[in-house]
Amino acid sequence: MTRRIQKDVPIPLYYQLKEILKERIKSGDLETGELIPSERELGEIYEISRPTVRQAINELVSEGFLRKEHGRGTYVAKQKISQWFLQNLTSFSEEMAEKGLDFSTTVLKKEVVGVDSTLEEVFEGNFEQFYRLERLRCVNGEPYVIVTTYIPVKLAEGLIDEDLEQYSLYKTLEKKYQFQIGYADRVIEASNANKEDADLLAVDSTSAIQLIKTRGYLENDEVFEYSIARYRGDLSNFTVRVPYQSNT
Amino acid sequence: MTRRIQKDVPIPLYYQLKEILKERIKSGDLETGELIPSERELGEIYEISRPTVRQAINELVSEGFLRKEHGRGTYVAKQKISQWFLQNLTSFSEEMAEKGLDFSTTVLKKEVVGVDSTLEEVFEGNFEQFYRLERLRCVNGEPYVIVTTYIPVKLAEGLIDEDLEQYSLYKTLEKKYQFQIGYADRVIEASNANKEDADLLAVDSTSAIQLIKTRGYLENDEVFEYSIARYRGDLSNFTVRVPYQSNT
DNA sequence: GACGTAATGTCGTCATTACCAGTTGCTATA
DNA sequence: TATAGCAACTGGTAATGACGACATTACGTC
Repeated sequence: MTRRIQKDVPIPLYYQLKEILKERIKSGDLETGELIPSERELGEIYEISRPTVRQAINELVSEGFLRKEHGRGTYVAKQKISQWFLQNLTSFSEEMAEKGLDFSTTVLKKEVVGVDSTLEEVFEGNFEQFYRLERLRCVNGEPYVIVTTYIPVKLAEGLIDEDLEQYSLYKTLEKKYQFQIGYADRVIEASNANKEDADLLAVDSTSAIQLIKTRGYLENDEVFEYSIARYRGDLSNFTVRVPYQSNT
Repeated sequence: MTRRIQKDVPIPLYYQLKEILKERIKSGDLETGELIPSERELGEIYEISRPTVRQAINELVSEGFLRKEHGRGTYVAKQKISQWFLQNLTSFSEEMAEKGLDFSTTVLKKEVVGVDSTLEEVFEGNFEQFYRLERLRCVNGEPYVIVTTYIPVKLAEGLIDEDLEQYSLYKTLEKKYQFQIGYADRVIEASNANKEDADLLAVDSTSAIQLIKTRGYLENDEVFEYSIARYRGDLSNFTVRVPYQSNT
């Protein structure tokens, strides 16, 4: 019954254990709040050493699957509430596909623009010309979000000719342009819609809009993207889990 | 010059190294983007073993201070942009104090209420009565956010008599009521103000409001708090850093 | 000069061993 | 009976040793 850990494949042992434990949690074999076997026991069961077990467990703890209590043991943590892209930087398409929702993307505008003061600041004056994409995304047929994206022409020459209605922007940058995407900083604001956005989103012109400004960074900390997304306030909500940091 | 690691104090070696490295980063001794000494070198310098160095470094990486590149070395990561409470669950007072801003809290209402369907769902039907606190918080004299907080009476008998204008709610729960606060789940929404809130926040009645609903959990995963905060959309913004997770 | 290769340095993985530090429950003692 | 204290768990910290995988550089060959 217990899946074995294979030592003759090039997959790290701690990683195999992680996957096994995640599987056991998802399948309900290990229930929420339940005490899991001790580190030493897991080592015996799967025939690996304790440090290896600890690496697997520590990562699962930091990912929110487990919770440790010194002297008592390790428990299966309460399942995270469905996490929006505030926790994981995945593309819109993946997010929606995972939720099993119908979605579509319409490219409203594709153009090349010069710098302005915002772009100057965001890209630290490194680039002169930018692709500016404006896209409307719908979920289940309803307008959901408008995204304006700026990407330096120098970094992705020809991007403007790609089919961005069928293929995800991030996936395209990763696969076709060999971008090594690292992380993103997001600023979240609430504001009122302007007239054009209100029309496109099919809401009243006084409606609240969830603004999310994203700076996308490569693995080497270089900014490669700046985008401004306007979500319908009445359709969107974002969740985030925050650890408590008591300062002594 | 280099601070030594003390082996005769009950502070873990890896933790001492973490503090030293953080200090060196903050002081500018180690600059952004700079390659830091290799794990083996650090081990020699501070006379500790490589696994200990690795523990310190790995935690700093997960906290965003460092960035590792396999085969190349470890770099000082670009400094995080000022992080709002979306990353660290600190209290409002601490957040503001750290920014050096003047702030004040006014308790608008203190009462005991029974369950309703929302509280039933949030607290899983575990409690009958709740303290309901309504507080207005101002920054630099300007209204900034209104917070409605629900806490089960059973968990903090007498809380209603505490001075919550001078002392932080979280700090009070921690120190006086021995709460072991674990983490929080936050849901972020944009909406329009209602009349009372608009008046209190001194904004137009059509203005956008940043809604943040928080469920506070103890270390053992029990919900101890539910709050709804309404921030002025024009004054508040929240930032969050998101790692990229490419799925193969 | 261009290219492949080897050397060397980096982080990544893993095992083994040892001891420390909280928690819990049993037991011997008062 | 009540309780202090002693195991016997748990996870936490630390050292040592070994090898693998990846990146860079220098060098030798073509």
